[in-house]
Amino acid sequence: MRLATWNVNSVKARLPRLLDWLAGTAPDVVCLQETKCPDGAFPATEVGELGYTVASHSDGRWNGVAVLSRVGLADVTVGFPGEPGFPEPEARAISATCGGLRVWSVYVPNGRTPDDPHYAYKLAWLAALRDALDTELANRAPLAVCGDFNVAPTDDDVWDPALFVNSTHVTPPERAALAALRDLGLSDVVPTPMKGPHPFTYWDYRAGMFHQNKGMRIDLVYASAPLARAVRSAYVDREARKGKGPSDHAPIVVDADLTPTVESF
DNA sequence: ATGTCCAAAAGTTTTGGA
Repeated sequence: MRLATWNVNSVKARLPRLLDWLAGTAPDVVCLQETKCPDGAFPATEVGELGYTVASHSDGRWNGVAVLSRVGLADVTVGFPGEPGFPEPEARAISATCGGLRVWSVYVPNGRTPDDPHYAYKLAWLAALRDALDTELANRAPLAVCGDFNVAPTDDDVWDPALFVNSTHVTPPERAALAALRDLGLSDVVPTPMKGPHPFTYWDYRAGMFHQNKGMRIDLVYASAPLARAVRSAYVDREARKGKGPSDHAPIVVDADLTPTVESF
């Protein structure tokens, strides 16, 4: 099983690159975030030609998440029980069962600044996600929660921690919210960087940040125990951040040998 | 230059969000 997650920053703007990347990387299951396409506008035909079935959740101009699978796509759930809104629930979570793996694609609210109402929304959203996953994990199936969490788990996950004092993405409450997810039994599948010591997944478009490797690790794969035991390797595909017209995020690719672990449960 | 990119409103430019 090859599982991937990628914040594409508009699936429409990224479509040529997405199709090339799917053909070259050949993931079995892909979680996408920030698809930014209106309901019904997901390019399902184009990805379908590469063998993928799509489940997408959209609310128009912003947000938007999707799951692509070529190993089956069943029991699709849009959002989750108790999901907070701003003020209405947004298109930030979708889950599906793909080839025996339960997969969640999540796009956690940004938070903007710690004194902004969006920050309280972010924390409430993460707390509600924790509760929903607690219920879902009770069935002990292999599960992956993939996406843009908009939180850097440690100071090593930002290029210069000193610059992030009083900023979102690194505050203790945000990191505690991630720890609460791990306390459910989810493991952080830390990918290998292709270059440098830090597996950054996001680099701002501005000021040559990618070129200088001034990035952040805010895209995460959280794996339940049966999946974590099956993981063989994981990497950040920084090649996908290069060249003309990239997303500001790079994909994470995880290879797992799921079958024996599934049978052990 | 708070530096870029995206989508949408109303357009050949501005705005909000990240």
